Amino acid sequence: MLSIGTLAKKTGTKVQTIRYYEQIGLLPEPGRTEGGQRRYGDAELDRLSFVRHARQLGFSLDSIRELLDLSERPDKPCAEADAIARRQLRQVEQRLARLEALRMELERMVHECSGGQTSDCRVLDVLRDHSECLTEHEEIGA
Amino acid sequence: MLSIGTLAKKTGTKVQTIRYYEQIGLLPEPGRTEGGQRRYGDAELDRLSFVRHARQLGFSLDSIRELLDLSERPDKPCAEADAIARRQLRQVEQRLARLEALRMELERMVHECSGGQTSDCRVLDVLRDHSECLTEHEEIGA
DNA sequence: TTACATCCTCTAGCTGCTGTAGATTCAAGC
DNA sequence: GCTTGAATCTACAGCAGCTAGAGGATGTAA
Repeated sequence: MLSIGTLAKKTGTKVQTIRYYEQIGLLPEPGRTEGGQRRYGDAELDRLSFVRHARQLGFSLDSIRELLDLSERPDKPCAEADAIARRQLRQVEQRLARLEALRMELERMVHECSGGQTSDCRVLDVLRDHSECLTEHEEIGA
Repeated sequence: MLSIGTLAKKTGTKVQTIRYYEQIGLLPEPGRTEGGQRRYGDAELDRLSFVRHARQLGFSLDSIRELLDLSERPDKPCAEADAIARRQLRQVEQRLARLEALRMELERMVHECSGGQTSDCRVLDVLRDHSECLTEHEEIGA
């Protein structure tokens, strides 16, 4: 039986994060010692590893919830899990495209900067005037 | 003089977001009508456009605060603004690299999925077992 | 004047955690 | 058995960067 701290180390998770996952129902309530401390077995270790790995791949907690449900029904067709992964892939591809546009714009800003005074800083110019941009990059965020 | 709604439309910002920016000190408190409604002039329009554009390029609100300060001191050397932009560029490049690794992993998961039953779903397999991954992708998030 | 769109303040919520405070429990060494 | 110090407990607050809603006041056009 593992303490929460040991489980945390084994999965590369913070202790508080494990308690948070329990709180939102992503992990089941574990058994407790007489004194009230959580004790975990292998099933919980596997489940938390799954969650962490999916998080590293950028899945949202909601998607992970779905994937966990699916992984507990081995008889179901795989199409749903596949659809979730494809959705995630599409999101990642969109973010990549947006980020690439941002990268180009930032690189241009930085390269055009002559290193003079703020009054003719290209960085500030471009920020002031969107029409100087080559790309659209309308979306904010990651 | 513009109402907050008109300013919002012109800059592609939500009304609440403008009030939020004012609250955190990113925009100055504007003048008001007798009845207490906000009224904006061209200076505020420019400033908000600057903020929105920088947000679209992924700058944090803190970075934007710095950039705004700099843009109000035309005599200062441009190096600081340049440094902020370079920092942002580096962050974008790092995120791009991480995302590209994720994209490859997701693509592999999805392509290996045979469309059978959940019990032999490659998507779920890979999530269960990190050792199946080709890349490391240790970092979570954007 | 009368609608009704827009505005006001205030508060709470979102995602996915992270950090703190103050009290309790566990495990190892003596 | 006792002490000590690390680990754990609960509860709550906070982060970024907004977004949404309630409940009421204001502005404007017909």
